[in-house]
Amino acid sequence: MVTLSDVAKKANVSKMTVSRVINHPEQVTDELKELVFKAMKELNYKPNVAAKALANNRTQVVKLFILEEMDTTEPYYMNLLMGISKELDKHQYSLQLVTENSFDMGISDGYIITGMRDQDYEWIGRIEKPVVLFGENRYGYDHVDTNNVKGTSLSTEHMIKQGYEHIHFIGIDVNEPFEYAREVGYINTMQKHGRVPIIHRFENRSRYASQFIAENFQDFPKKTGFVCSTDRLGIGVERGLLRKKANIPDDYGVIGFDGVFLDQIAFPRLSTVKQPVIEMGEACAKMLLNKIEQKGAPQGIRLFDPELIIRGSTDKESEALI
Amino acid sequence: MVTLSDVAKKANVSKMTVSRVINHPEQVTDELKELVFKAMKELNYKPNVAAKALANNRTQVVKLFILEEMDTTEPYYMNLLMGISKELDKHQYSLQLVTENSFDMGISDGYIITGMRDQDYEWIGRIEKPVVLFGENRYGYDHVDTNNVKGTSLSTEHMIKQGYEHIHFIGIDVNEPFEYAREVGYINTMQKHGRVPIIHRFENRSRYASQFIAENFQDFPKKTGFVCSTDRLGIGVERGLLRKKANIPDDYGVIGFDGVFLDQIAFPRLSTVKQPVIEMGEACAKMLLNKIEQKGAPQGIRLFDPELIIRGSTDKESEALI
DNA sequence: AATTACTCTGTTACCGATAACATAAAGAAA
DNA sequence: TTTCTTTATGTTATCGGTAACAGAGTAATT
Repeated sequence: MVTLSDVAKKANVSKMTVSRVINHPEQVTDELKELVFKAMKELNYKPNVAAKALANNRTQVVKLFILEEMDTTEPYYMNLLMGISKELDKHQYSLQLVTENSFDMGISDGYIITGMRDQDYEWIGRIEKPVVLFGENRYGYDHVDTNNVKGTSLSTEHMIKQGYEHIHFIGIDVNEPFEYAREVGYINTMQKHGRVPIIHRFENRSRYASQFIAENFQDFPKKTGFVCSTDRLGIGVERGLLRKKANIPDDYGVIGFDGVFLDQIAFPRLSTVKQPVIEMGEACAKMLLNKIEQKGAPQGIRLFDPELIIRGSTDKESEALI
Repeated sequence: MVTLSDVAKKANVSKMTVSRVINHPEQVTDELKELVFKAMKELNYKPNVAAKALANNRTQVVKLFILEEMDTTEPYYMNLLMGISKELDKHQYSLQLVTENSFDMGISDGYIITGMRDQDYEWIGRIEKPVVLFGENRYGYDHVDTNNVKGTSLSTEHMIKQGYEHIHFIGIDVNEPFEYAREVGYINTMQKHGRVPIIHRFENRSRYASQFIAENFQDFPKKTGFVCSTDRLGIGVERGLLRKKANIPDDYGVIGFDGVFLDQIAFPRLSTVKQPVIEMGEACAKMLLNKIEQKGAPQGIRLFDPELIIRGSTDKESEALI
């Protein structure tokens, strides 16, 4: 295995100089840097992460807490993971996944936490290591999220533009900021257009939405659109409509939220507000690594703009294209 | 931070003795072990992973390669990850995720590889570190998989028992051992019952299966069942049938394979052959850690029995229960 | 009783990096 | 020119463990 010393020997400098080239390049003259880089390349030097960690009193490990039940855990998180992992790899960090089953604070340089509920804030506040949340929160923690208000504004505007006369919101029955934000986006847009918002809320399962639509179908005249808080609910609404042999998208429109995997499975293919989950994962990791670097300095909030994806559940043309 | 030395001091022994208690307890007398354990507990000693890794010339990192396109990457993998991660945590290992986007062999103590295709065997053969595959393979690598033959045997038997007279197989159009195994389970069971197997194959997307069913609906008399190679195809078949206003499960039955997430989204809820993916992930990790421990000694094959889950797509009673 | 073998515990050196300090060389100020 | 800074590089000690060797004590063998 190639070590710092090997590189040092080859470049005719001391270990320390090589170390400096890596960590504090500004302290080394350009000539030496040149030499060292050349030696590193020729020997294909890869730093020893364990040694680095030991010397720096670090672990080079980040823990990801997913505080949601497994069967609710949508493919969503897979994308998040890929994003986080991609960024961590770049900085020679690795990952430990923590779920409710295997709950162990363990040891790491920092934490990314997602799916947090109110009751979790208590213990999270006691963590001494840097923490970054994935998802909005009202406690002032650094976090990364989608611009949820903008998301449902986009989808509501789209429904209006598509000519749906009555537009209902199908939301999730939880007390979480992201849900409120999505409702706000809908309500504001409705009011802007002088329309009356109507909100229904269910557990985030397609079945409930489907049932609701089927059972109350008589209350939904033609030209009704449904803005949903998740794709999962969106699929349920589609199914409820199909059960009643409704015509999508001509008479009824459905748009979801998330744009991860489920929208592909739906039929008709679901229009949705797509979150850039992979990039958001990367941003989470970056934010956390910065925070570690800066000894816990606050990093603020990073909101990502979602993207409107138009498909057959709201637009006839789009479905024809497939 | 509590170190070995702290424990040693408290227990009035040398560092080495403490280290031995952890790694080679058989070399230490019971009295001393007692003392050391007590000291460790009192001080709440947590070993320093980096130091351990450095001394052992290890990384305490395992890499997971997912060699499949992201948009095919089903929630499936999330479960696999949880399983792997759970087991790794126990042994103070952490994880690095590698995908086609961020392809870097990097440094680790071993590799878990999934979604491998024929073209990958070449470079995988050149890896010097221990490797364990997730999923059957014909190259003799150690691996963990579901008993696929048994899975489709179960589902085919179930279809027969439910009284479907014609039973078709909807498979994936790939040259992979797992697909063959699933087809074999179906074919054998059909022959055992003196029936003629019929197999159709598509890319693993619900749309294709749906289209096929809708377009060839006239060829499927009542009392036809569809044994599918994945839940994704199963959902497609259901949708095709519903499009034709067919009656599920009375006239037509559908059963999938995998039992991860998608079966919940389907309507009617999809009967399926459930793989114990989380446990399989744990098994993968265990196998790899053993292999690392044993300097690469072969570990063989570990097959998991899948479980038949009966729901509304093949059984009226089950749907009523929800 | 003396020699040998065996068990158990401690000492030393080292894994590969980095921070802190020391020193040499170059430039600025007197 | 001499002295004081400043800058660039090297030396030493250290992070927290573990393997290999050393040594003390006990048991077995003659």
